[in-house]
Amino acid sequence: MAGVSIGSLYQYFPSKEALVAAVIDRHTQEISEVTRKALVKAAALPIEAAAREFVSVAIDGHRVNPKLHGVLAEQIPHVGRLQNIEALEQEGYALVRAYLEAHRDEIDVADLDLAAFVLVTVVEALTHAAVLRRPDILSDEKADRFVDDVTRLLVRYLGAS
Amino acid sequence: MAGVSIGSLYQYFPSKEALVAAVIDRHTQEISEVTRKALVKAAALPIEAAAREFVSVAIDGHRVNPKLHGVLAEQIPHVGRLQNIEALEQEGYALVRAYLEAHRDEIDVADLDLAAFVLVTVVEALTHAAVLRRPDILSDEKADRFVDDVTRLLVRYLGAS
DNA sequence: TACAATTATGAGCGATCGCTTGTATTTTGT
DNA sequence: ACAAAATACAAGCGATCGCTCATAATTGTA
Repeated sequence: MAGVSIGSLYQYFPSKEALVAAVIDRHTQEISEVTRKALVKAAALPIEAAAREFVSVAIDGHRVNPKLHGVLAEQIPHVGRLQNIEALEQEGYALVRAYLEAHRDEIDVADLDLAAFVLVTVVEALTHAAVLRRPDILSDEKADRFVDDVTRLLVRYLGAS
Repeated sequence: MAGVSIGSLYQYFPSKEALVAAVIDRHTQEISEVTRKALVKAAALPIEAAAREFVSVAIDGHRVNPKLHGVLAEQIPHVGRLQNIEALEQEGYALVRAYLEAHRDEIDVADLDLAAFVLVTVVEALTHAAVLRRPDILSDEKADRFVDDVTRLLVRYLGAS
């Protein structure tokens, strides 16, 4: 009926959960590809440029497949925080943490762990909400303003204003 | 078995959805009670104090019933963004927007709508994540630092540094 | 073409879902 | 004390769920 029959599906995936996991894996990997290079590149940039790159890449990541991303963001907690997502998250977290350490003397925050948490959470939440709930904010004529705003938010938070 | 039987349940609620809606309504109202006074009070405060109040009240709101809040945050998208939640969100958004307008001359952001979106999204995301996923950040000895950090984030973002 | 191996199919299985309904129990009114 | 009204209860209904398996269609080999 819808391209493949139930039976065929279960020849390739042992369970529905496995199927969903595979979909998530693919999506995660697509995001990884878009993301990783940019983040590594950002690691070598000064704070303002790195922040901007971080924001841009987060937007791009969320734009890979917004509809699927939205559905997954709803469903994943039920599946139980899939390992690959967790891993991607941890990787991003570690990169940010490492960046902060490398720029310790230019940064004015007391607790780098807390700062990493704040940065990752803020950028993820803002880009996620913008892409999925306020697409107007990312329209061609407004997107730059959004990136500018969030970049400034990050830079000033780090005390590098 | 669990306090009330299925039959009794369906004497008071026409459907499961209605039951869930009632639970959400109660939770929303509890948060409203905790929140509204503080937000109105914050409206009369200078930026730094208002920001701090905003952050504190967001934490308190998320602490009302963290476990329930977590479950609801997962389930609500499916129920279809219940009206009361939507209303509470809009109210918070409007309050922030009004505050920003009232303090227009002390604030250095280009777009007040965008700023309101950023502020609400950031505080909601940070407190939500902190309460539900990083409770260590809100331990007695660390909570103040978190509030300080986020307050500073908001204040600096608004250009009132 | 004939046969074997592989892959696709969907009717239908048991389990679980939201929900109804007949009965048992409690509360109320007299 | 008794009947009537209101409330509590859980067995079980149909519908749907994830999934299996006997069969059909396709592909590979000779």
